[in-house]
Amino acid sequence: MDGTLRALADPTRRAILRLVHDDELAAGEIARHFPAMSRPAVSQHLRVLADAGLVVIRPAGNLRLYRWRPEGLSDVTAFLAQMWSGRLAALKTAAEREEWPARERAKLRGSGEARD
Amino acid sequence: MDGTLRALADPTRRAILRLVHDDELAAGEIARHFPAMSRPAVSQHLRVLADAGLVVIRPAGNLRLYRWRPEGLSDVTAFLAQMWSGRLAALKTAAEREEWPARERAKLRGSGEARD
DNA sequence: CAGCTATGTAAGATGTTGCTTACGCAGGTG
DNA sequence: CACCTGCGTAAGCAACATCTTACATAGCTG
Repeated sequence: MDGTLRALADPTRRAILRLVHDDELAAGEIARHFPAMSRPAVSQHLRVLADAGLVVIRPAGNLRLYRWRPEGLSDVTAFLAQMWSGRLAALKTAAEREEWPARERAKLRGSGEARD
Repeated sequence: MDGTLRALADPTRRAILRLVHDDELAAGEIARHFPAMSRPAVSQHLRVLADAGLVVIRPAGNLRLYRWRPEGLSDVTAFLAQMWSGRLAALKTAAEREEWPARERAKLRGSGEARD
């Protein structure tokens, strides 16, 4: 859980994750997508992703092929689901008990214009 | 996006987020749930959460009440959705073109026992 | 207004991250 | 076997994150 979110917190690692999302790529080929940084740096990012279970490694001859591992995201997905589901429950209870003043509920609804 | 995941990467901040998930709590009351660390430390965590848009602050007299802000998670949710949706698309294309050897597809399915 | 409470901010110590260069090693190729 | 290619690891360094203690500030309360 902790390692997963820490791994995802880095933009380079998210970019790598998108790269190996559809295709299975060799480490060097992945590194070639990041000309701004050295190849060992990318290798270290790949290690973090592998430790977090977000990618799988398949050795193929001289190469090491990386592919996205969907189950690696399961705990983050679970965390989000827990957040959202609990949220609905809280809204329901609050509405039933009418614990909040009306203007508070209105403000809460109003702030949810983006995605609620 | 970046700030959100960085904010979520810390276990203390996730705990805070769960605390203010249902109730609206004052900073001091939140800090009281973390006897192992000082009150300013919690205050700084609250700042990170607020900067990431994951909580909203409502000043009430002498207090500062914190509440979870659901929309703050929207970009993370979008990231996950993009991952999963693209994943389904990739599976579909691969299955149609039969690009992978059968044992590869079996291995992929087999590793998804946790949550797929 | 004096003083108390609740809270944020500043400064600094310490651990952690993310890079670099240099090196080691496995695996294919002549 | 000698050698090249592809990759990971080690060591070192600069930047950043996370604590601490000390201090500043806003708002009640008598």
